[in-house]
Amino acid sequence: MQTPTLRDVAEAAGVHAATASRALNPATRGLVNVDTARRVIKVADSLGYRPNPIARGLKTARSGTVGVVIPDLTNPLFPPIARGIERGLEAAGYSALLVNTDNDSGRERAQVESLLSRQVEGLIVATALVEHPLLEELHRRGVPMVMVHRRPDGFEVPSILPDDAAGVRLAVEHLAALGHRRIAHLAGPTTTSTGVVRARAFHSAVRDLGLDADPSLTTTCALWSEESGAVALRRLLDGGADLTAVVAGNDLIALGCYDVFTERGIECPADISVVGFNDMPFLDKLRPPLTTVAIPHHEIGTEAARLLLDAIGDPTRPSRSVLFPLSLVVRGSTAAPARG
Amino acid sequence: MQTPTLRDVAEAAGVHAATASRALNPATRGLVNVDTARRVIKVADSLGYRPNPIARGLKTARSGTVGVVIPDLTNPLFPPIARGIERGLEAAGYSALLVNTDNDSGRERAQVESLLSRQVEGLIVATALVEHPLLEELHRRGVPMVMVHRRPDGFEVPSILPDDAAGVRLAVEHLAALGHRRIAHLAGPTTTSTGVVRARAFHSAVRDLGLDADPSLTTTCALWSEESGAVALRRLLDGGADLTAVVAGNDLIALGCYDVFTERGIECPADISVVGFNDMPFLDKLRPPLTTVAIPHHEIGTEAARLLLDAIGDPTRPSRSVLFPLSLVVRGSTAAPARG
DNA sequence: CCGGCGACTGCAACCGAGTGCATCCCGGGG
DNA sequence: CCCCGGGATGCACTCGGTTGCAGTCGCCGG
Repeated sequence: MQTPTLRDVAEAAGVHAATASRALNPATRGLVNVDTARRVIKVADSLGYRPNPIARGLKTARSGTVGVVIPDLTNPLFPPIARGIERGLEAAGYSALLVNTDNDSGRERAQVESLLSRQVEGLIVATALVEHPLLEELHRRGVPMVMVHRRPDGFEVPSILPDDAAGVRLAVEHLAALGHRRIAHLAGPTTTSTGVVRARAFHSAVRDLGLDADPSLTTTCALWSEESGAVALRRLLDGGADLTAVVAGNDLIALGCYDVFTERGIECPADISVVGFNDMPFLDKLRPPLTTVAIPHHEIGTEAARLLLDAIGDPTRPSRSVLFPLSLVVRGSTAAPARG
Repeated sequence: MQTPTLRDVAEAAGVHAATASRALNPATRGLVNVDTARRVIKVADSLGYRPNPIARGLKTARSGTVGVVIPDLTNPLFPPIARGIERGLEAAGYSALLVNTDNDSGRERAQVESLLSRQVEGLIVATALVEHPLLEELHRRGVPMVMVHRRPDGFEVPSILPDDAAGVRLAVEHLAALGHRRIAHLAGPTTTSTGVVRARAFHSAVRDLGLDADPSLTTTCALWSEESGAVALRRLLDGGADLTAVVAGNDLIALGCYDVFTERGIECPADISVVGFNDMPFLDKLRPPLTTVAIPHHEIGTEAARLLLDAIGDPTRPSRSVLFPLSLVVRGSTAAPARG
């Protein structure tokens, strides 16, 4: 026999399907006699009964799934978040439907439609793109959602993001403690909120700590990539910038610095120290291992799941956002400057 | 109004719901008058009608989703496969439900049950674990499935896996062409099929090319990890093995070699060349960049999707397995040996 | 002894789409 | 002129569970 249905259970227990349904559902179990309920439950799992979520969903308009929209699963940032989300959902019996958008807004729209038509009850969106339109529309349609790593502007959505500003400050403080005074910043693209926030945090940290706040020590990368990082550092160096340390917008940009170091025979950390951001995997395998700011991706994921479940449970609940503390992972790419 | 239903469309088009259903479904469209069909279709998309897959699934027992079982999404091997799978599915209108098992067979069982209860039509299993029982049971239950990166023994399931033997041969040939004759192999654990296959391939390649087939040049790692790799290489070196190159069971093991090189002041590639396996991300950032065998993960994913769709379409079709050709990515960790 | 209340349980109508079968209508052939 | 055939469409039931409502029964108080 195929998987038994509710009616099979009911029949085997000698009750009506409706009663069996109520007995099996903890929320309605109170409506049926304790003994009957017990009997039904026993029969149910002796038969190996598993309720069919499809059928249940048809009536209740609930599917037990949420959609997770990710720009690029191969970006090492996202898998830990995805796992965190799964973990956060599973306790509530929900599961996650993951989709990739490849940062293409057409694909994103299509994927989201597909999720919605599959009756996901909510969305966790981890996009870096600055495209409001789709998100805003979904928000208006009343689709419960949570944003990860990005706060939408213009409308209220619960979001959960790393405390980038505090992270940058940790990096700068670390370098300052080592004795660095002329610290450069290779900022991420200004088209991303992260890039802007980190750059701003860098400047105020430098100012607060009384370090040399020389505008010629800052430049912006066109992309979050190694090439852009290398280009940016070359630009600084060729401009004659006098620096002993670099705070990179993220790890990839820091990796670009490594390329320039090799190119020009610069020793790291002896000549220049570098701090990255994100703590990608395998950073400890580099020569030298990269000091970086670690983001608790997994926790961010579980928290996102929690927020979404809350929003699904009570759509009127005011949107609440969470800022996650970061930590500095000190490795071999930072040391005291060689010269004063 | 919420998303329109089939009945809304039917009413708006002035026909019965059944007719609308037939008109909208390409397979049954021939049963209805061409003009009626056209009209229904026009009304449907002017209303923005999207069939509800839940309802459809209830009747047809088809959900348009397949389950993808992955041991660990944070292992960089899997995300590209997952993307490939999604790509392969989307053309057919299917989507993927991803789950992590964390290599825990209890979790795996629970996750698979959850997938099954969500009416997935098939499973793509990318597990390294050697636990037949669950898989065999599913196979008996007639659940369509495809295995990735592993061939089950004992029963017939379509599987799709990289041609490890050919990959190892490429590596050995590359080293031989550079002039190496005493090549070591740090094999992966013998508990994994991959470990065994690669080791066997290594030996036959060495023999076929007439290189020094010294058994003291081979050893086995306890795990697929850097630590195990380092331990293994130390064992070889301490045993006085005379070698000029290493073929590592995978990239992590190769990374372990790097640690030993630093430890003992060995220059790579001047003193010893190393070849990895898998082409993990960011290998090109290492010092020196690691030469490795690349696996076309994405293609493997799309192919897995295709096989599964085939199996779903025709469950009686004999199981067919695919071996994927690999390629060698030559970087800086291999060079001609310093001495003969 | 009867009315009534409350605890259980059964009935039946859904949810939204798919589908076997009956029906209807129209044209053509006998 | 009638009947037959077949294309087009509608009816009604089904998938598996949920749920409002109604009915049953036992028990208590008046």
